[in-house]
Amino acid sequence: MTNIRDLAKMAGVSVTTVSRVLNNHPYVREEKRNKVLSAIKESNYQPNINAIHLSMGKTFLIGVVVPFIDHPYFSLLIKGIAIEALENNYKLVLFQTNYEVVKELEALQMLKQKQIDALIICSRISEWPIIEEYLTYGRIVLCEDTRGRNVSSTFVDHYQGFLTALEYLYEKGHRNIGYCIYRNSGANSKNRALAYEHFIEKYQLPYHPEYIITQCLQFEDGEKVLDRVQQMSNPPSAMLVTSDEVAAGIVTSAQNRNFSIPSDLAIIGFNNQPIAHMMQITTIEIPLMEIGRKQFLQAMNESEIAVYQEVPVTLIERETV
Amino acid sequence: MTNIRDLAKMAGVSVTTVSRVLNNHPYVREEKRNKVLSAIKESNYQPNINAIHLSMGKTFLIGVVVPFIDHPYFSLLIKGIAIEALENNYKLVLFQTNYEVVKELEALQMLKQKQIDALIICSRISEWPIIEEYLTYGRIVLCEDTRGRNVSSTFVDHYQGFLTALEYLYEKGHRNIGYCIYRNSGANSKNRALAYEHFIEKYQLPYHPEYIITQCLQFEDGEKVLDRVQQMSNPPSAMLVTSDEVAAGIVTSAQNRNFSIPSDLAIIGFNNQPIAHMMQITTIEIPLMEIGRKQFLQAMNESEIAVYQEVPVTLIERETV
DNA sequence: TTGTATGCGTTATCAG
DNA sequence: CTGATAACGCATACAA
Repeated sequence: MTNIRDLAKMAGVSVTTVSRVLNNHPYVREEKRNKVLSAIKESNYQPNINAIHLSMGKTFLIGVVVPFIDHPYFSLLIKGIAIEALENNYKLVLFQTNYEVVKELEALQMLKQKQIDALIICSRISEWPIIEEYLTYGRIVLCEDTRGRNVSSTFVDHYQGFLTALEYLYEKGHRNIGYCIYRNSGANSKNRALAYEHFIEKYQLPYHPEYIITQCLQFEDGEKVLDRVQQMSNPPSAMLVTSDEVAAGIVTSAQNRNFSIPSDLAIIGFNNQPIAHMMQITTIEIPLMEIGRKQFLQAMNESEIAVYQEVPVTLIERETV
Repeated sequence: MTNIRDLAKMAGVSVTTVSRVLNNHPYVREEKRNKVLSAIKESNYQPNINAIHLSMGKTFLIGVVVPFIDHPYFSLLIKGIAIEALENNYKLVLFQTNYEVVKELEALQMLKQKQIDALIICSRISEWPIIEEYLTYGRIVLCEDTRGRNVSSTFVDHYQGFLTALEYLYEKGHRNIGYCIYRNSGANSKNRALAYEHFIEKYQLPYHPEYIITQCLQFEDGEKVLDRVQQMSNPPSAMLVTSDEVAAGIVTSAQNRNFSIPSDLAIIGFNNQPIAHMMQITTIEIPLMEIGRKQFLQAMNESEIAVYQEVPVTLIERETV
């Protein structure tokens, strides 16, 4: 493999000059530039990435932390990040945490060791002090509202999203509304819970703790939800379901057991995944790919001050309400 | 950041010795080894990956080519690869091709430029001569039967898988059997087509070209399939559906239009994804995560001779036949 | 506008 | 067993 030293010899210039034309720096006489250019062509030169990385002190690697790589929600996010990364000559390092803190720490550790230039955490588990400690080692981008903290983020206004959905259901006459979610400890989940509380308070509705069902992540969890609902003596008439996957599972399960959606139970999904369109599930659209792209761009941003990007959500009316 | 030179000074030894203990090389007096070890602890030393990469001439990066990052089939494969990669200190570079040859060439190009150490192509588009040309630059691992060629692969016996499914349907009395698939140009698709032909020949069944429906990839494509089937004057009584996603779409669509599965149309899906379990879809199980892991291990294998790993498939009887 | 010299942090060679 | 020292390939401060 030829290197810049070889090129320099071939073109009769110094390595510096070669480096300059390679990186489009100014101050190179056109004539020499051309000589270098043709030497590059002739030799089929390929720069050595590792050398560049060492010299620049950067890895051009970006870490991406997700709980589950193969969940549609996160794979869409990853897709957005990957597209933007490739365009910017960055590569991805995928971390799947299964929501185990240690796994997230491994990623953080890699940031500290400069094994990655930045870290995108799509669903945070660690406490804030931990995140802030590692912030000194490199950029971290989150997927939740971080305003007030010096961490960039692209996030959805989950409070507003939830409220929109709840109000919509209220308008449609629903008074017993529940929701299912994966975990209730995350920042986004807390915003949703808050919206739910405020909503209940606003309309003076009774609070049924059993209306909140956790651990709902995948299609097959829909069945579990329906089990629970059917066992209740006073079941909700409507539910927000924080993933279209789960919503689809509920709809499917319902069909299997002659339970009618929306008359027995109205449903609003989240994300507007293809499956929601297909099954005519009313949903709150979240532009995941776009969020992924934005997150990557934020991770690249060299500036010291954090940037907060809020992306809007939209209610898409279909047939499950 | 302290480096090995600093460590050397702290421990009162040479950098070579430090390097030796760092890499567990023999021939280091226990006493010196301990000194180095404690220097490492004391300084919170973290090796510089870029320097290691440059020095070793390796990137510890592995490319993964998939047509669609967010398709369950490929995201499961990716998951398997990612898990094994992380365990071996390798990072992933994801390439999404959308089945465009240029995109695959970009990945191949990165192999040539030594920007990645190896490349796993989960669904090949380029012709063999191209692949073989790039093989000289680094290891390439495929996901199709490559026996007879000097390329490692982990693959499913799609011929047998298809045949198993077809024979099962035949036993159940079906004589008009079709199938849907994404593209018919891939190596795996060709094996499936071959099995189909042999099956038809064996039982002297009529060949209906319209029974073969292509471009079926996602959940929502199930609807299209059903449209087509319902428009046929002489529709098939059963179909193989090469992705549980699509099969699920068909089942869902069928429910929407009072079309009965399996009495109007029997269905066998592929992969045994969670959705198949949930919707009680009879399917051919393909252990995707395991395939991903095996692929990674093959990509690591330094040996010159190719390794071929065939993974078995299993028919899982459920309720769509 | 150009070139020299140095640094980046390791690993590997080879002489002791 | 140990340690100089030379790669590895590139970027860049500084000098000219």
